[in-house]
Amino acid sequence: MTEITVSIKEGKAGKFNPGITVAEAVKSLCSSKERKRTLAVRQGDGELLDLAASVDSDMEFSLITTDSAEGLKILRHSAAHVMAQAVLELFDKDIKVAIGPATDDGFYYDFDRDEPFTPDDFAAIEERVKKIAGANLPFVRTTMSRVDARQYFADKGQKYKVELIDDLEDDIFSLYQQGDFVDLCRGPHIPHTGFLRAFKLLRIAGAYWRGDEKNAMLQRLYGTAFFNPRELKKYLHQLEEAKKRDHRKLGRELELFTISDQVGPGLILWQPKGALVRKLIEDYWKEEHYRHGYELLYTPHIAKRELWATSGHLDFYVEDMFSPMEVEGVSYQLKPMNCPFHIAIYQSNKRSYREFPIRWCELGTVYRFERTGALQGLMRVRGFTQDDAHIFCLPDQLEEEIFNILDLNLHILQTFGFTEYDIYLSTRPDKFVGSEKNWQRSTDALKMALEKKGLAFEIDPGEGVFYGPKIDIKIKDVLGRSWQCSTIQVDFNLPERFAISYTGSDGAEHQPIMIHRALMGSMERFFGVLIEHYGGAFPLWLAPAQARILNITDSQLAFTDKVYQQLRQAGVRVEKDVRNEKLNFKIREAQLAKIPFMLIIGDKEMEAGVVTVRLRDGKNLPVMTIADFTEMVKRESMVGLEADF
RNA sequence: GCUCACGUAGCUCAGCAGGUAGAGCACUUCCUUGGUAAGGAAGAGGUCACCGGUUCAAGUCCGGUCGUGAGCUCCA
Repeated sequence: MTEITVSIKEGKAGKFNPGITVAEAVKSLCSSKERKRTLAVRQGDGELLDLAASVDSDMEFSLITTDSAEGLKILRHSAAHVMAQAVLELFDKDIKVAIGPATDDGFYYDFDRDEPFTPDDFAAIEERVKKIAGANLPFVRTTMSRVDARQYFADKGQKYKVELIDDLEDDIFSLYQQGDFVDLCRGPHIPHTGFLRAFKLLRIAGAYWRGDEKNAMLQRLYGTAFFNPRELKKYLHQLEEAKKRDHRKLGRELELFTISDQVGPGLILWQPKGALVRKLIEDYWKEEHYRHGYELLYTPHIAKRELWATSGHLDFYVEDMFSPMEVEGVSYQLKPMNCPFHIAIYQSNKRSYREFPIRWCELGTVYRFERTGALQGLMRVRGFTQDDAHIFCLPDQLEEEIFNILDLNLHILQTFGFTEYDIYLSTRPDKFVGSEKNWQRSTDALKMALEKKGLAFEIDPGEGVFYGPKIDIKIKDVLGRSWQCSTIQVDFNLPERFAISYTGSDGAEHQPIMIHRALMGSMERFFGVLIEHYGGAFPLWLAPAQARILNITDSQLAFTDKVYQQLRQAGVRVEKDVRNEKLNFKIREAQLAKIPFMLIIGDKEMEAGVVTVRLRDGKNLPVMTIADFTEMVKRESMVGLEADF
């Protein structure tokens, strides 16, 4: 028998007899510490192997260990299997199982069972999972031919598995078994269930089989797993922290916005404090756009239905639009987008190539009929204000304009403290308008601009809008959750439909290219993200109240009022709390309101004509005069400055 | 829209073998004028989301509607 060489990337190599298992090779080549942490290996060509796999020819591999992201994913995938085993054992071994993959922060498994799972079942399932984990059951891999595998699952009544097999191209299928539970699965898996030392069922939800709403609704159980209980605890703690930052909770507590049943779902009422923050954001936004060569527009909320027919919205977007209304026998409809209005303004004059690029922006409020189940706080609403803009340009200006947009986009996002993004370039969908040549040209322009800007991005095939390709930027908040706000879309549909043109240098009429873009996305969603990002403690430049004056007793009332007036005059956003309450109580309330500065005024301050400044983290600044305080607020509330207060 | 859960004072929640509602905070009034995260007392506030059914009797059981949440689908 010829020996084979097995080597570990960046490690030792050795000669073995063919048929040796990965586990044996690892045992021989690695320290016992390494061996204990190893779950699976990655072959030179990228394929993953279980420890139990046999090695028949020369191979180089790298270890996948419990401290890697990949290792965690394997654990969670295995946890899904264990959970399925537990569910079948506990309830009914004939429950049909669908799929059970790992996700970014855990895993799920979909079940088809007539009776609904209830949260009360969680404890029992968790206990059974623990029991299975404690039994150290090995994950055993076997393979079957297509025919055998199909027959095997058909015999067990597992119709979803049969469907999966029918849809896959493979000739050989692998099955994994632990205990009595057998699942169709590519693997790899943890060597045995004992690795599953920290497991938690998180929630239950419905999910369509294969994500298609025409299919059966299955019951999806979500859970998460870690290699040790400490990490699980940390994760659960993070979930708690995220809950505390929930914009719906903070929005209520800080009186930023409210949603009223009698007004309607998905319609946002901005309370004074939220409205003030919005105003600050909008002022900043307008200034930046002015600086970057944009002109501001205002357009109405409704338009004749005919306009939406011309624009194509009635063909492609009706389901997202509110129903039409009759006005003097003419049908009007609420706008779901601003673009047709901007085009109408374009058409108000004859245009020349010399005007290009035309950059028009608008904080335009649109209404979209979102399905009830999709609504969520500020993140998903039915009426929202987009920070919209449309750029009309020449074909050879396209790339530069996109580059400029990206530039402005990142600049604005950075101002709010967002420095990490996930960027996607979405290409032509199945249903599309325009020529393939145009699609190709604009997709290339988007790509070039991204590359020139040095931005890493992923291609999202087929996810473009029907009228053109787009760039989506998802921002990550402090907790690492991502939210889609920015979108940049090239459009050759609308210029065509409205037959807009410009006179070129050749004296002939040509069609301009149009770019749609929103940077913050919508004021509502962006505000929601901001609230969660800052945990409600807005930086000084955005804080609805920058300071609150707290007097100690009534004897300082006159002085307090004088300070209040003086600061207001100087443009400091200040409020006063002169209620007959103890200082402790007032401080507590100001702190909970997350106000950056508390100005404490007692007899000492009154006599010296100064204020004591307390920060929202509990620290005190040195006593200062009103003028000094004003000066400090001005200095520290520069746009985009995240002060340390 | 679909699945599951939930819907009690402005807010957070308790109530339950079905007998016609309770706490804390907030609010109002009074006492207290107190230096760095809750001083005290009294009062007011609810057709228990809405509609219908079962029952001698429903916040409590059943059905429907509306709304909210977690997801699915979809998206700024």
